[in-house]
Amino acid sequence: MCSGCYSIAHRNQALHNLRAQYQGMTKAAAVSKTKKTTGTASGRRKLVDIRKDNSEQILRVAEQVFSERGFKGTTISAIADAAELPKANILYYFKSKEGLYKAVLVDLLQGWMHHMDDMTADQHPREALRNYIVSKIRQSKEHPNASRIFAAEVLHGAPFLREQLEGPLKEQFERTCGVIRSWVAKRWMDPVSPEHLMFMLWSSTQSYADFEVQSSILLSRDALEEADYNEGVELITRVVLKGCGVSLV
Amino acid sequence: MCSGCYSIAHRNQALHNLRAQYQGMTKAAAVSKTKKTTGTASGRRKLVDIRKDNSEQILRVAEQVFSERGFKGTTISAIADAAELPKANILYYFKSKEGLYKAVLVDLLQGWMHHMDDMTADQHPREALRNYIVSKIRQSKEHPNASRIFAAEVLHGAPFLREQLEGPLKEQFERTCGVIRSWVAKRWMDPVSPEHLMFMLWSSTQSYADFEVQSSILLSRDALEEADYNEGVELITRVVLKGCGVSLV
DNA sequence: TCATCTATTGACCATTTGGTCAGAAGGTGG
DNA sequence: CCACCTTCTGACCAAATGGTCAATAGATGA
Repeated sequence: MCSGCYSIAHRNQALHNLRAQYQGMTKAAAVSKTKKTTGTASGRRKLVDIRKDNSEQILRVAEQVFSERGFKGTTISAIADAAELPKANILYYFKSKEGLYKAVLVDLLQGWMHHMDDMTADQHPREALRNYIVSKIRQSKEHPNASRIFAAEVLHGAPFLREQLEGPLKEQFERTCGVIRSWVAKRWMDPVSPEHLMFMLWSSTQSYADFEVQSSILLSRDALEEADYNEGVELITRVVLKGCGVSLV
Repeated sequence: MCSGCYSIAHRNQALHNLRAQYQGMTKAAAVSKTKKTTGTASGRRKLVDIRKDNSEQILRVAEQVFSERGFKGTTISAIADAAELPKANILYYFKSKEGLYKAVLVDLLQGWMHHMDDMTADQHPREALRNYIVSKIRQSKEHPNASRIFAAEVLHGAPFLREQLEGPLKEQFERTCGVIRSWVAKRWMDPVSPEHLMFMLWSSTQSYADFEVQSSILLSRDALEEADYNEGVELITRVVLKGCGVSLV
């Protein structure tokens, strides 16, 4: 299984280049940005730092606002206000609203696909599935906005993400399905459909981010709490492992 | 368990009244609309029919457009074009874009909550859960747009649906959790968290509507096919029943 | 038929919003 | 210190859009 082409480092580089194309930056800046110059200068700030800091600040704020209001519902002014920068400055760093949105998408897709390759054929599904569920729920808890933007994007036909889904994600998906199939072949689990099992894992774990509002209302909370996520992990792990006939030794 | 107040008939009436308040209609029309006058007159169309037909036409089209583009992304013009009516006419029937959206929401919430009360304490979870999963997946297949609008609404904090979630849905949810708890008490299934089991059922079945684009790409299809939904039912039913320790006799 | 109510619609408007631009301010390297 | 980048920003603008309105056409019921 050639997974070399999908090493984190390699993927990061690809995503970085992709992102650069959505940002408005000079060639010099595009180059210097790859240097890891994270100095928090106090007096005279370096141009390199200014660009880095502001870009990241804008991306952070944009993720928040996009997740709350969706692409169309988000105004550049809203992002500008939240980032405490003038609107024109946002458009100086990112050529357009669409460019900013795509940059946010590319950033978060990285996190979204991150844990799938942790499942390998040599692991026992007991640990592999458990770890995957834990990772996904943790991500729902710690990066709910990323999950929500992703969900909204897919919900509306993935106009900006189609390519990514058809390429990298699909390949990773098929690799992971292969892993599951190998577990089945080894009689480590029942012969279930790997594809639909993945759908079930994704949806049930992501719902703790995407539908948090609904869940917390139904559980009579202001927001989901640590214990709720743990119960989610517990329930999903139990049902999936036992339901797939994975020995719980 | 007093479920009388939640009979379909009663709930329909409540939803009908709620919907009337979002529409622009005269008192006379509001009354006459309750009469079931579905005549497809050929010569001189009755006012009652005109209003009914146009309202329903607009709601149907609006559901489609809202699901594709979201609330903010939808323009009244787009709905007007799709419904082949002038924009001003849409606003004659529904006072505002928000009013139309709420009317669509109220309509679809009905379908969304519909099947939960089919699970009762006297049934065995084997049949009850299986039927519920079948119903939910069928709904994902036959009314994907309703599901997507609902998902997008919750995703963005349920600004228009909060009340409905806190009221009717929550009560129904708690009733259903009670049913599951009674199954556990009878040793018909393992002691799992009813709340989180419901979350799992909802998310895994709804994903066949909400994430259809993603699923179909990953399955190398243009769109999900009959067989895919069936495999989904099969996988979810199997995993949930076995995973909850429900005897499959 | 006629007075009255309802339905239809083109023209219009105020606001919002994504995006541009010129010029000022600040950093860089020699 | 200077010539040259890069960054910053207020002022603008054109297009899109939700919503209004007055006038016309059609339906109703006595």
